Amino acid sequence: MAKTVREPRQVRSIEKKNRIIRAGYELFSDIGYHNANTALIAKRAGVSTGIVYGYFRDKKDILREVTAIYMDKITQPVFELFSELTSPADAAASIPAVVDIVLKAHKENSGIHEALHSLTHTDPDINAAFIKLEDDITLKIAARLTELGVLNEDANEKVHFAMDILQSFAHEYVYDHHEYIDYDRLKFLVIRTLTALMGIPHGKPTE
Amino acid sequence: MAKTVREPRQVRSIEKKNRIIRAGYELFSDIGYHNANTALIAKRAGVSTGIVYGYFRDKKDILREVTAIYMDKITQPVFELFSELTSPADAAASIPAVVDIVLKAHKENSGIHEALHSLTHTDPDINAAFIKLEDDITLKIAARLTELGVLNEDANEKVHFAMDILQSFAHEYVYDHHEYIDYDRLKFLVIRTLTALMGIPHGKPTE
Amino acid sequence: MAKTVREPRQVRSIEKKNRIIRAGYELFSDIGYHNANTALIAKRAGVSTGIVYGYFRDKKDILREVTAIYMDKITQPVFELFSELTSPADAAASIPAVVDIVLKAHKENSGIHEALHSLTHTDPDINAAFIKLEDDITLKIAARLTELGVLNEDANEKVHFAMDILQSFAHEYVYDHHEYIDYDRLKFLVIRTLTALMGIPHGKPTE
Amino acid sequence: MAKTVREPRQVRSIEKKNRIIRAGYELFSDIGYHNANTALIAKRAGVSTGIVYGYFRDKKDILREVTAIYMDKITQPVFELFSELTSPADAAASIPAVVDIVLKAHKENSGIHEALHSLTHTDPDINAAFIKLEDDITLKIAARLTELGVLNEDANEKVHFAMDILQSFAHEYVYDHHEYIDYDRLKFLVIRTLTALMGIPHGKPTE
DNA sequence: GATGAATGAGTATTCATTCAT
DNA sequence: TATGAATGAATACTCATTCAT
Repeated sequence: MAKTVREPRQVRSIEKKNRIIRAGYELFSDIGYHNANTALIAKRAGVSTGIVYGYFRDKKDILREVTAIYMDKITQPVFELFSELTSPADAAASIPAVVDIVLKAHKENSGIHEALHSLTHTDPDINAAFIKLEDDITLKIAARLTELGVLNEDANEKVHFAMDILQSFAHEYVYDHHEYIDYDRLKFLVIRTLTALMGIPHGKPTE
Repeated sequence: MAKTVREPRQVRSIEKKNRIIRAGYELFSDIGYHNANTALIAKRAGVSTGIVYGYFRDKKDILREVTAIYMDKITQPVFELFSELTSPADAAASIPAVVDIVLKAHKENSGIHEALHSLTHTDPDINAAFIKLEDDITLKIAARLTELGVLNEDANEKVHFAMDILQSFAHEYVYDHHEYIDYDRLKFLVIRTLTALMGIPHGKPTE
Repeated sequence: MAKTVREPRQVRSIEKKNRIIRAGYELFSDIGYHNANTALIAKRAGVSTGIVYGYFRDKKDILREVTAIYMDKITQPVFELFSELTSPADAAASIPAVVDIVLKAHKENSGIHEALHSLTHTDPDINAAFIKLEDDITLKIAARLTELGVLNEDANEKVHFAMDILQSFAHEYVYDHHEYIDYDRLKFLVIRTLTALMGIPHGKPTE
Repeated sequence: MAKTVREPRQVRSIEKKNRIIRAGYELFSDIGYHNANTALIAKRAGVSTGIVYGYFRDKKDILREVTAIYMDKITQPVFELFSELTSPADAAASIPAVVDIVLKAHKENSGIHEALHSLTHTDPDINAAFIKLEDDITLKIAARLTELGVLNEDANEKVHFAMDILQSFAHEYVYDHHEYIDYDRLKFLVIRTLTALMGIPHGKPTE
């Protein structure tokens, strides 16, 4: 007898499933995946512990859905901004805005980001989700910037690299705090670097 | 009634303590800290479970020593390279070598790196160790490059940023694999960017 | 994240909680608190080890409830008898009955008494419970006997002393067995002494 | 191969064995039998953990010797006092002194007394030792008082009862502290009661 | 005799998952 | 569908005792 997980069609059921996902999101954010036990999730969602297994195969299944939501929250604002660009000049001018958007997204989702990121090593699913996230962002934006004529060579590599830089900076900005760093200066360097990156021509470093 | 942990002085004892650390290192690398239980560590080290607590206060204590070793493995080769530089030209020319060194260190310690990094969120000690690691690297290298006349302004910010870029790239290179990325091209971009970063003058991006 | 302990409202749950308490009572009686492990308690109660922690915070919590029950078993019959007294003559005549009641209570609860008593030294909670037990008995009975006009001076001291004597005798009677002692004679001495004690006037021994 | 426990004949060995016993005595007094582990005992005695098992079969064996010493400390002063009595008047007058001696012995050995007493339930050996202690005291003193003409009937019962009363009072005095008790008054009652006890004639309480 | 490192059985507690109602 | 009581496997740590040196 294969275990059956209800696919809720009733409105009330869908609402209940969402409550569980939201509870998971909040708890994972606050105390991390391992410290958030299913009883706690059910309680916060206002449902019984048993019914959780009516909507989700197991605890990891909740994590999967939470991850999907997180991924959306992160990508949407960036995609939105890029879809509004209409010229190469626009693109160049928008870099500071992109930096701010990414920074904001990190600040608002720092808890869940950390929780998910820390599972990357032990959980192949989560790892795959993060890789897919990067794929989506990179390919979409690279295509858009190529379309706009901003990039013509190494577009994927440049966008991917830019994304790495931004993530790294955002992480630094939100979590770590080194006293000897002037974060405004660092932000300036990031913007300069990203700007330059978009214009680096093809060639070997020794050239 | 303070718990006493043997500080091994005998050669055989030191050897045994090291076996336990090595077993911890390997297990944490392979399956992560949480999945590696003390019985497993003892078994892999070829000792009894009891004696583990003769050398370590608790499981976390093993982690601490493993972390220390990891930190050393990561920093030593970089410090070595920088201590050998004698001129600004040297420094510029050494960037590809630095990239290779960091890449190599990541490749060789990928498992433990991930295991430790994933504890950063939940474990303040490990988090502090990572922050300290970054502090050490940044300040030492920034001082060295200032001394050599390579950098004169925003030295800490530039070096810290460069370090972030390198880590990010190494991580990408070792763990993720995006089919659409040409990693040689990406490496070229990284080197170019680092080279440029060392020469960015003070100023605002809007200037 | 306060640990939650079910407060059972369902009849079946209450019954189950009581089964666990009873199992604890019996096991502590038979083999003492330290030798009675939670698995054994669960097994004797016919439940899983896990559910024990659904009803009790920890092992000590079971002990607490067992102690409370023991205290009740000991005090109730004594209080009952004293509440039925109506005259000083009644009180004097009831002394043999009191002795028999205390003896009976000790016989029936000898195991748990010893188990609990042996924890008095190392466990402040249990110690406090025993002290409170003595307080309750002494103060209530002293008040009653004063009210009846049996005692008018040093009431607390006399009652407390009487209680000590009775406990001591009951202990002797139940646990120890010295061949050279005629326990009927000893019982006679105890009764005589208690009777006299109730009539000792104020004064110094040298008077 | 029967396990061999060395019976030390050398002066140095005897001295070492005594150091272990003393260490056990102190530790059992301070933190109780169960909290005093063999490593701690060896450390305090200034010997290795291994050699402890050269002189004692097991941990309980140390306890046995510690108990013997305790028994001596308790009985000696009482025996001494009684051996000095020469007349019935002497005996009557000495009651306050006996009370003080017992009180003093309890005060000075309260730690070990509690530690040993709490083992009475779970450890038959200790229990037997306590019973034997009572036997010795009762029989010796009863014989002496009969010899002196102080007691002629129910001597064993009377002395045993007196001993119980004294122990009970000493325990009360040293460990418990009830605010509502005037301990000087209680002491007076004890002395009065003991004095009376020595003179109670044979008979039934109903007579 | 003496050392102290090594052994390994023993135990309270948690929590994802199931199931009787 | 829903409940929440029940399950039981899993795990860090202690300590009396042994044994190689």
